Amino acid sequence: MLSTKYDHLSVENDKYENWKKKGYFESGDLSKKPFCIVIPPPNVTGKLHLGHAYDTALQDVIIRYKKLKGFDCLWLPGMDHAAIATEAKVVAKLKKQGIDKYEYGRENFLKACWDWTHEYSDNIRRQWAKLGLCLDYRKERFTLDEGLNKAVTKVFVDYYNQGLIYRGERIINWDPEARTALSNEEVIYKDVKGAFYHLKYQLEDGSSYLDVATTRPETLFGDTAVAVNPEDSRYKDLIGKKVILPIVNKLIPIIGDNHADPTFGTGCVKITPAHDPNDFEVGNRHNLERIVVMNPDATMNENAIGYTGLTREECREKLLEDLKEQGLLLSIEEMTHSVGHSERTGVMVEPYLSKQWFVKMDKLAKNVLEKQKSKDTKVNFIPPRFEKDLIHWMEISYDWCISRQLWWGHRIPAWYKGEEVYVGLNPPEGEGWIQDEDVLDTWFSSALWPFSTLGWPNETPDIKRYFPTDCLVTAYDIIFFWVARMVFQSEYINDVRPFKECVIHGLIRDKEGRKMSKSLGNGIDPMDLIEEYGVDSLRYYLTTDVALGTDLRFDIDKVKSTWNFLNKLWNASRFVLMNIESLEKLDFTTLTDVDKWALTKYQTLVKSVTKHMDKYEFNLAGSELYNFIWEDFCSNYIEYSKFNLDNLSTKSTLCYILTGILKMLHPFTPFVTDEIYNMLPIKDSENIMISNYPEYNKKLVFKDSLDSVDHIIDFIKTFRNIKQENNIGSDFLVKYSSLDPLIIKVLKLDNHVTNDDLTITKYHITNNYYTLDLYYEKVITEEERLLKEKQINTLKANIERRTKLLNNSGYVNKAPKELVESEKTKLAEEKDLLASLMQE
RNA sequence: GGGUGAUUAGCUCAGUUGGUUAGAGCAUCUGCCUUACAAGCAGGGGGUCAUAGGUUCGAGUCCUAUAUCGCCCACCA
Repeated sequence: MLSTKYDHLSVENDKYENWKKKGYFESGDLSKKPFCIVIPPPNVTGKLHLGHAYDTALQDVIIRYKKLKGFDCLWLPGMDHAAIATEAKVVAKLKKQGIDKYEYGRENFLKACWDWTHEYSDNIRRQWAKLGLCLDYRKERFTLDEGLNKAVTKVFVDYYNQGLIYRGERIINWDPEARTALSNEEVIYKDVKGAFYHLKYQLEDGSSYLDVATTRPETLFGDTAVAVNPEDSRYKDLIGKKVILPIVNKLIPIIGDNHADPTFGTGCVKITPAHDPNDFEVGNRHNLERIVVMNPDATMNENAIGYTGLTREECREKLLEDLKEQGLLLSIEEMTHSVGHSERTGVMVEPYLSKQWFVKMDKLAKNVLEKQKSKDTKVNFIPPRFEKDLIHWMEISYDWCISRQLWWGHRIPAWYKGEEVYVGLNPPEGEGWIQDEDVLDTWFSSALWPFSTLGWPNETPDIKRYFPTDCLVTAYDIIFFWVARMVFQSEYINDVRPFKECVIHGLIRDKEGRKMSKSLGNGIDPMDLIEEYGVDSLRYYLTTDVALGTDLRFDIDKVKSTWNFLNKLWNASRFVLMNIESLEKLDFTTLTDVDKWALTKYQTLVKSVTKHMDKYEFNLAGSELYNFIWEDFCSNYIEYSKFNLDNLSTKSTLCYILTGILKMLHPFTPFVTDEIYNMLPIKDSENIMISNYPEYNKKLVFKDSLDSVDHIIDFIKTFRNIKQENNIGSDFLVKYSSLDPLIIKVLKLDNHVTNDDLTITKYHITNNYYTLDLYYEKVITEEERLLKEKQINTLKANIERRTKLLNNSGYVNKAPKELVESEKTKLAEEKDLLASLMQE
């Protein structure tokens, strides 16, 4: 016999291993329609957090639902080498051991990265198992495995040959900590306190000076001009003259360029082409020299004469002192401005001139915009509003800097000999070629994920069968990073979208709405929650709490209440199982009205839940299941079935509905539903995972019974309400002429029946279908009198409102007939009730 | 500056194409150990759906403004 409490630990024990062993996770049944999701590969940098649990739980719900719906599902697992993120972790780890990355050497370092990867990927797989994910492990991939490396290299070489990848000297975002270039997406802008330093740039002839304001005085060593707006009357005449660059004491020209905004600051801008993207453009227009003044670690280089070797911060400090001393620092204006920081290392990025590889985005982006115009070629976002993010990114797309000065990653397949460049799948013939030291942005390989994992560039059976994939699930914050790139890569390379649908969910925040982060210390380990409340509770809560696309404020109380729900399911199942032990087959020949009522409600539920599941409306599916199970099934049907437990059809109904409920809940709560399903006397398969999703069955819909039992329930509720409101205990008498036997049984009226006409306090209880007189000895208190008055007033107001509504010809003519009819019925009921209340 | 989302009960959120008197969980109040479940049962209280207009027989839902909060993008010499 089942224990009286739901014990998630024992329920979840061993099930995952069993599913896996039985091969339930495996794809490849060619008799079914294929359905494929590739997992967003987690970084091998650490353990999975609540966001991963959310993201993967959603996918598992989809996959399990599709499996039950008869699809051949491939959910492809894998992980991301996460170039910069992992490298940073390994560097830090080695540093702790007193090892310097550069001294350690490339080969040793890569070995350390692989060791790290193996350790962390094992850990991630254990967590996937805890979460109960139906991953087809036979297909697992890693973004840095041999096959994916081949795919990456091929794309790079093809793009190079087609002119879509080029190498050039540009201003890029430089991370001085990791000493690598970054893409724009890897830069996070934060407001920081800073200052406008007004510097005195003396005119060559000493006649006057320009007040040049800058937030970055330390870059002045790289200044090669001062720009003013050509329309700016204040400075117009100075264009072409020269100023003396402070400290450096060299002459630089005053140029006219629209980049200088006359309304901003003093209207004079120092131009540092090697350390600012705008200045770089200005420099191009005016043919200015580009002087790099920093080393890769953001210390000042030999061009910063007198300051060489200082960090940029130290340099600024010393420089300002020196400027002040020479009277060249006019003023300091405090302000906050937004400064780019590295997403990974957190340090300020340095706009830095260097030679990098870029993907030319123009053509690729246009291709996507074109494909998004048609329903059959576009990626359909759910919710649809997120399509705008994709479109926007494509419209503003700038060339993508893909080279990284790291070791952990796909090495760029380019070789150099002097000025010669060779790009190819294999190293070039001949002596003296040196391969590019750099690796590719990690997103370059993950952009190929939906097809590289299926075997591309080979025409594998998996590619043919599962690509394009059906659905991709991820959070909105990575649309730019990843979704956009998968889309343009696939649509260019394969001429087809990588996935038909893109399901976007929100981020998990703490109860106060703050992002969960290490620095705030408000993170929650999903494994702890699983231990305490069970993974089913966690999954159900995460996947049904909010509508897709909105952020989820994590609330532990809701996990607890989900546990209560599962405990309820557990006990309802206990009750059903106890009573259907002997059941051999389902028999619906002797259904009672209540059975019919339950079956009808259930059919409606199946229809509705299926609709919601198909539209990814898990929150709606979840709440409908919750309400049906708790209210209709437990509170009503089970209670009423207790009077008919010897009826075979009642047993059958209990069994039938419980089975259906389990199946519909299974995608959300796989473990507990598996446990209960196993104990059913009648099953359609050896395991719930591989059974069939409930289908709407017209033959088990009984509209008449639905209404008649609703009236019974309604009456019971009214009776209880009156009884409780009037504080009536067990000491009361009733008189009635015809009541449904069920009402008598449920309300236990048998012992209270009287045949006399009593004169004590009386309630005439009716809902227009059933009527009874309730007698009880009681003095009406003031409180109760007020209550009755309130009741009468409410009724009167309702009658007035309804009468008005029904006198409104616009309403009567235009509103649906059913609605109008029901209004009329309600009105009649209310009038009766009012009359009886007034009579007392 | 451009875009976008939110604003509904004390808290966290639902609310499908406009259609009875706006729902749930938690919290709160009252009464119950009724043999599936006290982590439960039964019943109650609590909302002028941010504000102002408009469309409509009818608006939480559609339209137009406004306010507050959030996010994304761009700019920030």
